[in-house]
Amino acid sequence: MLLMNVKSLCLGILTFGEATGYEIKKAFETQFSQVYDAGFGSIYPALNQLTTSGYVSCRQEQQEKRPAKKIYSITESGLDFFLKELHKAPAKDKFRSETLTKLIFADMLPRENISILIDQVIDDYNNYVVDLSDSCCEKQSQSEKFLCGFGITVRQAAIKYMQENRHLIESASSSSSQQAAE
Amino acid sequence: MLLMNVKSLCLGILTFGEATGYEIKKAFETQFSQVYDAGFGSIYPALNQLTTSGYVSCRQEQQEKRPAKKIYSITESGLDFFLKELHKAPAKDKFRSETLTKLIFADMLPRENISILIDQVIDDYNNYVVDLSDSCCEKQSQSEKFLCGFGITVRQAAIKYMQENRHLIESASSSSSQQAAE
DNA sequence: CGGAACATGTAATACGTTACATGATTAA
DNA sequence: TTAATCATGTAACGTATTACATGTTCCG
Repeated sequence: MLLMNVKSLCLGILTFGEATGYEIKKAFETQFSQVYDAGFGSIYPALNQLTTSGYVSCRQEQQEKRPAKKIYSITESGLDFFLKELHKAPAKDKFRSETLTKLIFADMLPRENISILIDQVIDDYNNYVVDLSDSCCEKQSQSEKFLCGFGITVRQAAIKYMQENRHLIESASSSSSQQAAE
Repeated sequence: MLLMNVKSLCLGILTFGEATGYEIKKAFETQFSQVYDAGFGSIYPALNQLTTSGYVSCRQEQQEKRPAKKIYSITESGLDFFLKELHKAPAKDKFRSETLTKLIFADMLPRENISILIDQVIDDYNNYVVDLSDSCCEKQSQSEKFLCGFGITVRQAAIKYMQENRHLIESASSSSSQQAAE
């Protein structure tokens, strides 16, 4: 099992303290948003499997007019397992960009389309930087601040590069593609 | 279907000209290495499915003492499909780093371990930059150069950030974790 | 003689997404 | 009244990875 999957990360989140599936989802949306995102459809099954493996234990708390809360805690063997994962050599970093992938085929797209595409990525990145900058201040741990700063820095560099080099692909796109595109 | 999957990308590669599965694999390793990687176990089934869908056609070339080459070409309907994919709004960019993910749990790792981890990512990034810089010169199309430069710039920014900020997490890691880790 | 490159494929497995299903509470 | 938040889950599907299976040629 890799570190970067729902199960391991649920376990990791539980090292910070007990939590429900719902709360774990929120952790994915905040602390872990930069490196992972998981939906309920991944989290709940993961927690069930972790329970079966004995890596987490589950205590139920009845609530009126709501489904009972299932509060999960990491067990000793769960912590053990997680630490072993943490000591394994990490896989290489991967950057996946659909936009950049599309731009490889820039010759097949009309000029205008390319410009819109680039405008949008820049915009996305800008928004991302703004969001991170806001949340960064609230972060308590050093490692979270480090991660936050990383995300900001890298995206700012990406924005700058795109602004300075977009002409390379914006000028090159041929008009002959429009017939095929339409 | 998304743009960023084996099938669409095989189709995309075939817009550059006919190719065998083996050659497509090489295209993934070179031109597309930054944005995707696919093994034979993904490519061959993909090509079969694309053939069934009528998006590619296949011509066989007998060879002595080797399995017959299957040379694939994109069909009209395949090109049509690909262009439609190309015109869809792209998904948001994702950056996945196991190392950064691990570093969120820096408090649970011994100081030394963290330093090694950071040294290794920086090293990986440096190697990546070197490889890209070499291959960049050979690139013919503008869009490939753009992508290449992007990869270099972003990684250089990442390296710089890590060098300047690693102390944030290197100093914070507690020694109390060592007992649990061992 | 060993390893890389050429050449294709299948089967089992792992992993995650999406849609579906249910239903109360609270704030705008 | 409408959307968001709280709260859990299943089933179907899409997608990719890994290991297995086979065999030749060429270079060092």
